[in-house]
Amino acid sequence: MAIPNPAPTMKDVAKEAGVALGTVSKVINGIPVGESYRLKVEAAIEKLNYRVNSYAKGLKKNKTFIIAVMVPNLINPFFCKLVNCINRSLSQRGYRMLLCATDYDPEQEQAYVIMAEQQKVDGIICLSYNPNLQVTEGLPLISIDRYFGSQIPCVASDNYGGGALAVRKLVENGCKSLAFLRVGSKLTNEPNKRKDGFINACENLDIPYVLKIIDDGVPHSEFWNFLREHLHDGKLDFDGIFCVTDSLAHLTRQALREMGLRVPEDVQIIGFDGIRRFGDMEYTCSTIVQPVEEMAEACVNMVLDKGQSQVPSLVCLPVTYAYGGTTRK
Amino acid sequence: MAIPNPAPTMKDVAKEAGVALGTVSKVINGIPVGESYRLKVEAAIEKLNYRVNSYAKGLKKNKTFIIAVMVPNLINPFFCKLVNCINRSLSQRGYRMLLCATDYDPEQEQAYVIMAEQQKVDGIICLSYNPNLQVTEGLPLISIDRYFGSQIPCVASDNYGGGALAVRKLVENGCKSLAFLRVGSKLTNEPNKRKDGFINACENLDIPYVLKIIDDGVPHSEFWNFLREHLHDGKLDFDGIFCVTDSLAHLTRQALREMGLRVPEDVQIIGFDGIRRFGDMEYTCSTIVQPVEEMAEACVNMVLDKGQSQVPSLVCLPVTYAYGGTTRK
DNA sequence: TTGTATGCGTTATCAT
DNA sequence: ATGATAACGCATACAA
Repeated sequence: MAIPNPAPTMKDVAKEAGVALGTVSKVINGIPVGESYRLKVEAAIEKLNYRVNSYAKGLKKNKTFIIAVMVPNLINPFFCKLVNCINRSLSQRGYRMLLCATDYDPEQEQAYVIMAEQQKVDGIICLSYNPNLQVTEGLPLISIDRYFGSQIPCVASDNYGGGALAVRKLVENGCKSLAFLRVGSKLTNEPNKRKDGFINACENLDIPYVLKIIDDGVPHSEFWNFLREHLHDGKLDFDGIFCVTDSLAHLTRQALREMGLRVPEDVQIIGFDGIRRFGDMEYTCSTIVQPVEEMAEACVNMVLDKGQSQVPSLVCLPVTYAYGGTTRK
Repeated sequence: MAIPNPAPTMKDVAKEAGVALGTVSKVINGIPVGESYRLKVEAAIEKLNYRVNSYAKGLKKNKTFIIAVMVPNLINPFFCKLVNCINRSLSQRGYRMLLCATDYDPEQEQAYVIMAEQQKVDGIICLSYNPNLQVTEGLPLISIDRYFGSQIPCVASDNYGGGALAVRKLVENGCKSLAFLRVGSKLTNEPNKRKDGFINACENLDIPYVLKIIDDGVPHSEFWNFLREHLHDGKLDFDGIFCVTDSLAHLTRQALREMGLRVPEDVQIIGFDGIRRFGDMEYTCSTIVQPVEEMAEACVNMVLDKGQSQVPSLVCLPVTYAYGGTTRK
């Protein structure tokens, strides 16, 4: 034989079983056929180790059971957890996942969308930093954390509520004065509402606060400078810090430690995301936990439903507080 | 119109451009055609926003540019980093990745292989815990960390050398007596060689050692018991510990801390994997770093090459030592 | 209930 | 160089 292993086709199965092509197709798709026929076909499938060619099927049915999932990378533990949960949800529904890591590059994001269109995936779930992503109408697309407009459903956690919750927890634990620390994209995305929730809660509770926001690319030493400016006689001007992510909280904690300040005795810190050590151990800091599993479920439900039923344009899911050693409780 | 958005086909493009179907195909595939034709076709493609249907193409060419990647989950940071690197390598070569998370379940692993066969992927890269995985011959498969036999190439880091390196580093840092701690699968996989390397180095250097190995499912309190047994008058019988993973090193460090022992002053610890905080910050402990990027490259090269050239049956890549706070240096 | 024929969107082989 | 046409493997409407 010249060709080593020409994968068997339905035609081969039909010949092997001594039945017609259509009959094989029916057996495979669970359409009732005569018992004796079914057995013969099943035996032939087993014998030849036949596998449906999903490309021929996809071509025919215009449905592929594949969803493209786009995230910046699989280094950040939050993205990992998100992808892990999305994968599970898709898997439970018989869907598969085409993974796209964009490295925060708008060009790559756009290229992946085009790829997904060619690939004829059944939908896209994306966490994009490209403010003007072009997508063909008709291809279901769900966005995470970024609102593109009423036509593109967005799933996010309750960032605003989370910001406020952090303030409440810090105040409950005795803080009298707070700081807000943020680093990252200045795109108007959902996570930026963490700041708004923070400010609103501080003002409602009559708590003095200070904000420090640095953009991407600025060195983290900026935070050190900020902290040092607010350090007088070995004491900070504030006794509680809300960091916009857990990783920033981690950096802040290290900086404070080097400055001789104790966490949580002198300063308390609350982060955001709910990252655990090694993915599933203790929280890395006291934190506002994003409901990742629920977010994944929501994305998957919506991307599969889209086109059938009307879907909301923004879904915000509730966050919770978790103790992780950087607060008094 | 009843149908909302019937994606344009090559036929539509041909009609729009006023040329024949074959000409369009040639333009798309970069086969030379007359300049004026090419321009007309390109204009039509642009106008209709035409995208090649990869299913029709895959059906025709029997090649899909998709590789299935199978790992237990995307919670464990090591798996995440691995998938991240594999994705990048594939992407650079114009391939896409179908992600399969198996949750350590042999049945799911087998199901995913069958799925991959149907999907007509061009190959599989898998980190499997199923000792007797069935794969159709002819479908290129590369295994990570687990040797299935000479027919299935396996990529791993130099686990044996890593175990020995850990011993050398501990001894260089003044350790006189060592312990080896392991938890996990008792399958005969590559990572189990870490123990062999450890033992061999200890015997070569004439260092006394003790082993503690617990299997999956046994509660971690077993380690506590082990450590307590070896604690006499506030001192351990050994002053250096090699843990088989960084996460185990983390647990051990916590346990020692609660027992009033200082790391690294009283006991030094070296882990394995090279996990960093939040994916890209400091190492979580002093550790033997796996060359994840090189492993990913090797897998991708081999899975794409397979069938063309002869590939080795086992590739071991060199590990390095990194300081991470749990050793004196 | 079973078999036959047509078409899905491409590529490739052939005349032109 | 360009255009018509036959496959690729499957599902399905239709005929038997």
